[in-house]
Amino acid sequence: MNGKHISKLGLNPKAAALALNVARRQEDLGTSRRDILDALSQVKADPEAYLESDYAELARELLAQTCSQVQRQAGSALRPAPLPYAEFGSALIEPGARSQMDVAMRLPVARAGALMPDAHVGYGLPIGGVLAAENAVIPYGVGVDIGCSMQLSVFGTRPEQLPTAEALSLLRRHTRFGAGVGFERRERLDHPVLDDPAWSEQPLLRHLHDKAAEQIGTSGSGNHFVEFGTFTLQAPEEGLETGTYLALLSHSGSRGFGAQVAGHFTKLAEQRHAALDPAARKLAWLPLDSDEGAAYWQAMTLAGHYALANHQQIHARISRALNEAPLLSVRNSHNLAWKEPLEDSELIVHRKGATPAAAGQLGLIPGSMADPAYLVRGRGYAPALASASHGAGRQLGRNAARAALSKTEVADYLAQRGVTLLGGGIDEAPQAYKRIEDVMAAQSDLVDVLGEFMPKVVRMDSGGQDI
DNA sequence: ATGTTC
Repeated sequence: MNGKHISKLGLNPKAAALALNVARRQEDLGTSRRDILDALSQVKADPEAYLESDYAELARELLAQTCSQVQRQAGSALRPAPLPYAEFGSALIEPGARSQMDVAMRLPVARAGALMPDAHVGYGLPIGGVLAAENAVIPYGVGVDIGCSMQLSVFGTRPEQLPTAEALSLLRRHTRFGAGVGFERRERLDHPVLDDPAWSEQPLLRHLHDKAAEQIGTSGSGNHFVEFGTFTLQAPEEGLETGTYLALLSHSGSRGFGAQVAGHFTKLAEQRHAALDPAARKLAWLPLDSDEGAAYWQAMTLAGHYALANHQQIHARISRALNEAPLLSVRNSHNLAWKEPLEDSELIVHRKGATPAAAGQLGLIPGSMADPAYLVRGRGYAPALASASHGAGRQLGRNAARAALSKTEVADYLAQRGVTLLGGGIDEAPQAYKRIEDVMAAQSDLVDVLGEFMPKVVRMDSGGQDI
């Protein structure tokens, strides 16, 4: 009797090992191979009937496995109806995003949620979705670009002191864009985040360290940008006088590193939740007190720090080239999960395309390549789980935008607003986004607007179609 | 979002 005979029974490794043990014992006692295999099949079919037999050990294990499977299945069952949640700017929110949020609020681990006015359909949790879960972290509740974030630097110079040609040249020389793109070896800058001990604590992170070192200080494709613009304060704020300033605004994330972390743990979560309702497959979670959940949390946290370091380098390069230190620097992550005290316990608050907006917290909400971005201060509005939108939100999908908009229309829009664009596809056209003014009006309980940034010279990835 | 998805 050997493993080959046993493997035909279709047992998992632990049960198969027990089956092999008992089979060998029976063989030694003179039972025929055929009788042993018949007995094993019957034990598998009805373990309860064999709890007092020679096959008891295997029967107990099979029974335990069945129970934990049933338990897992029960633990994965969706609630019959979604928990209630608030949405802001209902007229701006497409039904698909609401349906996705409804599914998220049916998860057994869900405790609270909210939908921001820039909401649109994404994988799993909608973009603009906020979800508080108990002892569970959902990789697709954070999203693919873990730690995607904004940073603003306000300089003491007046905007007209930087001519457009010079701004373009600075962006060309000191920023890099696109999938797979890193800095040339001799141009790379070091950063303490690359020495974080976490890199050596998981094989996946060890493997991704070199890529992260190559790509730090760069921006990706899609909606990532670095832009010079005019920052206006109507009243003194954060140590700055009323007035108009030259400023730099960036939108970037954790690049290939974060994307690979997201992919790895999303797959793992889906495998752990084979019994999950297909409607919620992309919302598969990892228990925070499991090894996998803890590993995701560590990797996610590192990707969040890395993304902020990324912005820091973008701004440091430009700041150095301008020979000017910023008067004010503000940044925030908008794709991440946080541990926050809520409903008398600590919950895992996922913000996927949502700006943290605790009372007093500063944040940045961009409109589009040719619309204003806003410096905001959170109001800690509880029904919104102390969050706000992370931008205007798409009103046209990428394909719809490419089909509906012409290069001329986009060029006209930019010309009217005096915006110069380097790179940027039709799918990122201002007309593909909701009106940021409408989105801001829908979240006046969530944030106060402190200042307005108007883009002037914008760099994005070229994508397939340059305007 | 990412360099091409076991």
